[in-house]
Amino acid sequence: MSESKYREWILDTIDSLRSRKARPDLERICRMVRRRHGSEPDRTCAELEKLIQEQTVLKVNYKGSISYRNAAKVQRRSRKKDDVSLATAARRSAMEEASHSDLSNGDSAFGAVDQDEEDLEGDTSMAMDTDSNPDEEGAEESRDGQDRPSPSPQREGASVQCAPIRAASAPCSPSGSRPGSGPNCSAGSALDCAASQKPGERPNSLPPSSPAVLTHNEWAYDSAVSPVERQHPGMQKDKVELKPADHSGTTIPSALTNGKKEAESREDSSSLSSDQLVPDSTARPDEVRNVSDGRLQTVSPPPENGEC
DNA sequence: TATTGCGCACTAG
DNA sequence: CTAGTGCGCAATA
Repeated sequence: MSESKYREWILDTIDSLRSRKARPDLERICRMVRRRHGSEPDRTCAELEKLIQEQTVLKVNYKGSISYRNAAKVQRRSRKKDDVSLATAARRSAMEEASHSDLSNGDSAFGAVDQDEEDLEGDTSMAMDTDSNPDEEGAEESRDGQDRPSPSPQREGASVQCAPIRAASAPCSPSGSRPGSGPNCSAGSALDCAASQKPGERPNSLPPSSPAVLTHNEWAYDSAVSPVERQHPGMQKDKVELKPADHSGTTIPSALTNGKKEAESREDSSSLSSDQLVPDSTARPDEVRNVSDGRLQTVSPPPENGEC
């Protein structure tokens, strides 16, 4: 129930910001949601992450900064394919389930959007890399040092993410506009951390070969895929905590990035996000199982008990 | 003060 | 060329 509300709010907020010609970044979104609906930035952040995973909201790197887009509106002009119906169908089911189950409320908005979202979902990945730019590297350099400390917490998935991110909140960032409110700080930090972290990782391990891919990789992929893998706090927790640098610096970039990159390059192009998981699974057999099963439920399974 | 509105430049197609 | 995006400033509550 709350989820649908948040979805609506966030989507609406993004839309508003876009109308204002303001960058729909996490900070603004959280701020506006709180202003208008009184929800905690923290919570908003969590919900937003969730939406990203569901691909209801797209996270993109634009000009070196993170932006959020309404999947229903994003770049349909560049590519609209009918074949999406195929790949879309699968995701669509998931979406509908998620939406309907929660949306008993009757989000008419969603009903309408739902159709569009299908297409976008497939394109989602593309949208990101399209926007991504090499600039980030430059921008990120400054924060690179700071982000490092909070390597893994990034997006443990909507479910757990709150805690980890919060912890990392110390180095807050460039925007640093956090007023100093308790809750605010958490959210702000989270935002910044999330934002800063991704870019930070890239340059480290990844050569300028394909910044776009990387960007998209980290987010689009992480959002969609990683969460699934990482979803298991118990399993990954150890590695993550023990060797954060390792996983971020080596595991992802070397193995996942490369492998996925290629796969996604062609497969993704076809808007087969489902397939994306396959290649990924190769790297992590264990997770494969989860992915396969959970794929449809990607949305729901994440134990986002709403704890955050 | 924070939030909103909008001109303008920029980029991708 | 069009369409989308976001900075930066000014206007507003």
